[in-house]
Order: sequence, then structure tokens, then C-alpha cells
Amino acid sequence: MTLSPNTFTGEYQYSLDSKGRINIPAKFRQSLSKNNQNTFVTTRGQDPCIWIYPLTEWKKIEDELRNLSSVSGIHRTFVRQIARSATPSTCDKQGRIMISPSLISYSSLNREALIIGMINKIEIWNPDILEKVDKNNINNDPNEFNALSDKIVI
Amino acid sequence: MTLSPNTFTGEYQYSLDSKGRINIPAKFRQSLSKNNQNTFVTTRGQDPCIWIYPLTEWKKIEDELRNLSSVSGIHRTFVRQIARSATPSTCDKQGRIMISPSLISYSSLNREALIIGMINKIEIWNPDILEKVDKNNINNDPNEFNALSDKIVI
DNA sequence: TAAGATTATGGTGAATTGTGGGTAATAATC
DNA sequence: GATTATTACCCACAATTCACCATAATCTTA
Repeated sequence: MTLSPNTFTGEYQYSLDSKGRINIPAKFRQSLSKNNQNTFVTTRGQDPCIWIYPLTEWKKIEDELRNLSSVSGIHRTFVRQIARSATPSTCDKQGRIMISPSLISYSSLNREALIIGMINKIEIWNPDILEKVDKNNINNDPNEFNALSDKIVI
Repeated sequence: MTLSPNTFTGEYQYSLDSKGRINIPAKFRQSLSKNNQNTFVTTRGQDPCIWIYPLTEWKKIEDELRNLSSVSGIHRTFVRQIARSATPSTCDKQGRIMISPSLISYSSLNREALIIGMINKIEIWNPDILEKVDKNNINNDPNEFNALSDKIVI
């Protein structure tokens, strides 16, 4: 009944409580491998949402960032955007994590929160904003999409 | 007499019950290899239908999605579209799986459901909708079909 | 025709889950 | 050192989930 470890799929409508906590869906917690010590790293997404990585997955990203040369201005900006907002957060006994105020404001999160499994990470969205982004994406170049479908056999 | 493992062919008219469960045809269950643990992954089809993969087949897709870099916007959209609706579902003792409400509404499924073997996956259709889609396809450019002859020998 | 599989349908209850809030421990600030 | 703010832990509770059981109807095969 389980996918691979540290793999997340599915969509859940949960709520951010008054203390800035949000529940990690039970199914996501179950697929977390033990060596994560129930800890995630929250950071800014490339879209206006929050990205949440299992600790062990985040360490891989750290390594990749480490290898980007700071000679390039673009590289510096990229690393800074991701690194400055990255915060580790451990689940409490009820399975919730804390979201920092700056991430809440970056993602325009209110009470309702859409939690989406993105295979190696988790996204948290304000549902209204995701809807807008989705509509915009429909206008994307369909050829790019088809090119992807060629690469990936579904 | 069975085909290769995890290979599905044929067409069946089954029904979705009031709790959102649907029977997997016995022949399909028989061709499931043991390491699937009687589990499928349901997700949105590219057509307005539901796609159902044996767990082990889904893991291959999972791996391909995992290797797409989230630096690219189109990759993020692609992964999100597939992953957010993907749900693992294990057969109960009666051979049924659960279909999530969002997939039911995406595929406009009512009581009657057409189950189609698509070799490496299973499709579930609202029969009326498949009929319409079929009619539309008749008007397709026949050259597109001919172009396929480069890729496949029948 | 008889016997065995398979399918259709619904009910039950134990376990889990999401959520709210109180409280003590810890950290930060003055 | 005293006060305040922050965080993590605990308990509680309503609602949901989900695997299992039971049974009847239908189809297949011997």
C-alpha cells in the first residue's frame, strides 16, 4: 500500500492553525524513512508556494548548491533565494510542523492550505493562487509539454 | 490462459458503488504479479478518464518524474499535474479499489464504468464520454496514424 | 444441470486522523 | 535576574477512514 520511501503523491486540503502549525498528512509521514528523524526542511518554492523536503532529501540539494560557483551572479542569486529561507522543522507528536511567518507571507497563505505531493518534495499552496497559476499554465506552449511526454513514457 | 504479467487487455462494464469503490476484473487481478501486493496507483489520464497502474509499473514513472529538475517551470507543472492526483489503492478482499472523489469528478464517472485493458495500464471511462471522444477521433487526420507506422510494427 | 467462481451491494466497528487549546520548558530580551 | 515571547509536549474530541464480513445475484465451467 506504500510507494517508495520519501515519495509523496496526492492532494489534501488542510488548515494552518492560529499558531502557524500545519499537519503533514498521515500518509506522507508514513512514507518518511526513519533516518529523517521526523524532520523536514521548509523553504521558498520557485512558484509562490512553500516547498518541504525530508531532511535527507534536503541534504542532497545542499550538496548541489554547494557545487554552484559563486562567480556567476545568477548562481549567487539562486543560492541566496533558496538558502536564506530554509528552515528545519520537526513534527510534533501530532504530526504538525511550524511554518515561519516569512514563508507564510511569501506564499500568501491563509487558513486554508492545499498540500500537494510532488514526488521528492511537498508543496503548500494558497488554493486560490494555485488556481490562477494553473490557468496561466494552460496558455503555455503545448509543444514543450509534448516534448516532455516523448521523454517520459507514461 | 494468461498473458504476460502486468499486462491488461479487454473491455468490461462494471459499476462504481455508492462509496466510490470499483471492482477490478478478476482477469486483471490474476495477471498482477505478486510483488505488487495487490496494489494499484490511480491517477488522471491524459484523456478524461482514470488511469490505473500496477504499483511496480508506477514506480518506474515515479523514478522518471524524480529526475526532472524543478528549476524548469514546465517540469514543475508536469510533475504536479501527474503527482497531485496519484493515489495508491489496495484491493480489498472483494477485489475492489477506492477511487478518490476528485478522480470521479475529473472523469465524470457515474454508476456505469467501462474498464479497458491498455497493456501496461487500465483505463476507466464513463461510457458516454468515450463514445464522444471516439466520434471526434474519426475526424482526425489519417496521416497521423500513418506516421505511427515508423514507430511500431504490427 | 450442478457446482464453483465471480460480481454487486451494503453494513459495521475499530483504529486513525485532523484540529483546538492548555501548560510547562526553553529561549530571547531587557 | 526578571520578564516576556516562543516552542514543544500533552490531552481531548469529533469525524472520518478503511478493512473486513455477510449475502444475494450472476456468470462459467465441468
